[in-house]
Amino acid sequence: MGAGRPGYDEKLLEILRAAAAVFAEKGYHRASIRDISRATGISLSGLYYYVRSKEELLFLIQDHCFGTVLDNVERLLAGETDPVRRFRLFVENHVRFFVNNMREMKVLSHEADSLTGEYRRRVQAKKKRYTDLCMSILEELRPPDTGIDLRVATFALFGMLNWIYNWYRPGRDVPVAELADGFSRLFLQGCLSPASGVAEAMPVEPAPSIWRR
Amino acid sequence: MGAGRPGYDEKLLEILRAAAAVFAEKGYHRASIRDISRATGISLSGLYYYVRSKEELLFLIQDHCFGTVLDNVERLLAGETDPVRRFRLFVENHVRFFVNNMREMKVLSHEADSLTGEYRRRVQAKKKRYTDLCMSILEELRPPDTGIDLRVATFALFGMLNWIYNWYRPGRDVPVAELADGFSRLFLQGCLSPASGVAEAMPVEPAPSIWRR
Amino acid sequence: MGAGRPGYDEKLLEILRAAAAVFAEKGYHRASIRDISRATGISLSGLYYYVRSKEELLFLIQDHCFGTVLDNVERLLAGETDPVRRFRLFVENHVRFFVNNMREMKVLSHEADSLTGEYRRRVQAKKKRYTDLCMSILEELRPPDTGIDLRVATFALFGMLNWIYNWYRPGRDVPVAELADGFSRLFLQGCLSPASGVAEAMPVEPAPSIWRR
Amino acid sequence: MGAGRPGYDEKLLEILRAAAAVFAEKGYHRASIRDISRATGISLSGLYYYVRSKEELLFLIQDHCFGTVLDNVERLLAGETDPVRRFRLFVENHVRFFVNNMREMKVLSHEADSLTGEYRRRVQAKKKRYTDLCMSILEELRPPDTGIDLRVATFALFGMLNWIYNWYRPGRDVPVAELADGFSRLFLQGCLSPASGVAEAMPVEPAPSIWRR
DNA sequence: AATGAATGAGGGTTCATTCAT
DNA sequence: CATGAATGAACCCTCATTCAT
Repeated sequence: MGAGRPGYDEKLLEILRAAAAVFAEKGYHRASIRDISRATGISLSGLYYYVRSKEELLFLIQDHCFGTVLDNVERLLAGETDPVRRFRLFVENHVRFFVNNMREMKVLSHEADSLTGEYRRRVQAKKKRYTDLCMSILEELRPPDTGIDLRVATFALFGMLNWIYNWYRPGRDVPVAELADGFSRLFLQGCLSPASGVAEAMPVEPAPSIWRR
Repeated sequence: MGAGRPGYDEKLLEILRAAAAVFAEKGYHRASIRDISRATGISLSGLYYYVRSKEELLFLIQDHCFGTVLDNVERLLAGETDPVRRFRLFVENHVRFFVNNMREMKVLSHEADSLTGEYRRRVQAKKKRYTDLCMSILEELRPPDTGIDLRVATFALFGMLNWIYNWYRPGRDVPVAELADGFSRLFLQGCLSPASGVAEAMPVEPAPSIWRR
Repeated sequence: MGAGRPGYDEKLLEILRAAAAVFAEKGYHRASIRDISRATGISLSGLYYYVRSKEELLFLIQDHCFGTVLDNVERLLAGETDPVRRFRLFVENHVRFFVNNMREMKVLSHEADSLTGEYRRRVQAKKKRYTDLCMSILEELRPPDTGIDLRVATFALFGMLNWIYNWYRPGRDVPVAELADGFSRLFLQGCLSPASGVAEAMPVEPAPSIWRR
Repeated sequence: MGAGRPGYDEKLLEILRAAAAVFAEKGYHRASIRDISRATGISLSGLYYYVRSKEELLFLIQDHCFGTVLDNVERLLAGETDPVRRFRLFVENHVRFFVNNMREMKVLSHEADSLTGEYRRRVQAKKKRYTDLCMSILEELRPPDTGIDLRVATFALFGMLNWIYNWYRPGRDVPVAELADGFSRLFLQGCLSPASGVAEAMPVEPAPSIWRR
């Protein structure tokens, strides 16, 4: 409560922030607790006062990220009923958080499988809630005759959005607003435009293993 | 090509295949050379006859994957000049390889940053060639007034395509042809349809850090 | 002795009791001060108000145990001069304390070597006093011609008595009185009976190392 | 088979021997793998080529010890049917092994509870076989009217025998043959002599907790 | 062409202990 | 009196890699 010394929670948040940066930089498994000790200035064993294990560190980051994104999108969508506007809000919330917290979001996307047991279950529950929300928005949106599978459309959208950390460089690429705008228009037009003859099917060959001789 | 005993190259390919499976399963850093030794039946030290280091193993996999995909797409596009058909061929080649070699492609997508030095440079060169090819196809395709940034569009497409390994389950989801078709139509219509008023901009708020209190 | 709040000494005794239980359960070295903190409900650092170190904790337990047993046996033997009765009293005191304080006595027997320096010296001094007392009792008792070495007899007795914690389960095995009685008779008859021819020596072979091939 | 370089098994035995010495000296939990590395001259990680874990090291020692003692006593008793001679052989085998392998036997006695899971189960199985054998020998031996409980007698014997490592110093104490002889006579006479009036019961007081004030 | 044996470096984690408050 | 926060040292163990054979 005091403005002065940081409390337990503030210190934990600081650790999580630093850990997220380290995990984003080197990947969860390559990162060592010693790296995080260095990044925070807290001694190796001191970290264990705040956190039970390295895995809990990852869990807390992922849980906090998903929690924030979920809370925010649910607050944003609260009064809105127009499907298109709901879609726009969803995309913009996602993109904004991604760009403003790229390191954390990279950890979220990249280390989805690095958790185990109860930790994994809890994060996946939040992830499912988020995915279901997205799918329900798309469902209201979609005209019945587009011929694009809902699941395919949903994950196409997530793919677009989550790939950001692989290429987007703030300052050099288009600003966030434009990015969200671009994604939204691309996806909306892609789903809502009448199917043009321009995209008729082409023969798909067998596609052998990469390792064939 | 050899008749009787498998030659050096065949054995190497076998190792790469097994290693790709192990890397896909556990991730590059968590996987140990011992895991690969177990998976191949070759002794720990025996592997070093075929491969200089664990990193070279990853390099060979990524290089081989990119090489194959690149070779194939270049062969496919060889005679084709129609922009839309070129686009379709590109997407279909990518999707087919992804679905038919999901483990390897996961390693390709997921462990992009795990290589260092010369290895990294060589893989990134191939990756750039592939990205440039895709961008040039999109450039021919794009009508000038869509208002979607080319780089954004390109990576939106790659995001859609590369995210596959995170959700697609062969047998349970739509078949490959339909998948490629869905992606193509979504993207083409998204880029080529006249900008509808449906997607006008919305105010984007500042989006604070995930860690704010 | 104080009425209301428990005093320093009472709290210390409580700590020692809890610590003895923990040490008996997990062994001195495997037990952690945190275990004792948990067992007492006193905070980790709070324990250090009562005790200088983990080793002092062990020392206090051992010293208190030996002190009590010694005091008691000396009080019991005070007026008694008959050798056999003195022996019986010694054994019964020992057995009773063992069975009624098995956890503590296990720590006493098992962690004899875990103390160092001054702590060790002080406990060993008490142990020697106790051993000497036992030996002197046996000496008065022993008929000169039995042919059993006094030191051997003494430690045979201690072995019998101290091994209790390895097998005795109160409630399931014979009651304490019977236990003490059994030990006493076994040992007394063993020492005092005229040597029967029944136990003539047998050839003892060299007995090589366990590890020979 | 070759006389020259030591094979895998010989090296393992050497490690076990050294580890037994270290465990006997410092106790299992206080001993570190580094201590064993130092004692053997094998690098820390090198030890893990021979042994899966520190616990396996303890298991192998205990299993080997019990195995050897069991094998030997069973071979010794093979042709013998006279109860008294069987008893003598049992005691002598036990004592001889104890004195000739004091370090190992101390580990056997002292670290009985340090194993867990399957390791523990397997050692306890051998221990039970050994205890049962002893008990069956005593049963044949015991005259029906002595009034000493069989279980008490058995563990009194084991106590005497297993306590050796706490006091016996080869060279300074009586030689092994005499030691075994002393134990045998003490126990045999103790069990077989007619109950003398000398050891009539005495009142056993309640014996409060060590910690009472 | 292949392996058994070995190692240095580093991994995550626990520990007894301290000290300002 | 009692504690929350912090630490250095040590723990067991795994790793990629080497080298004589």
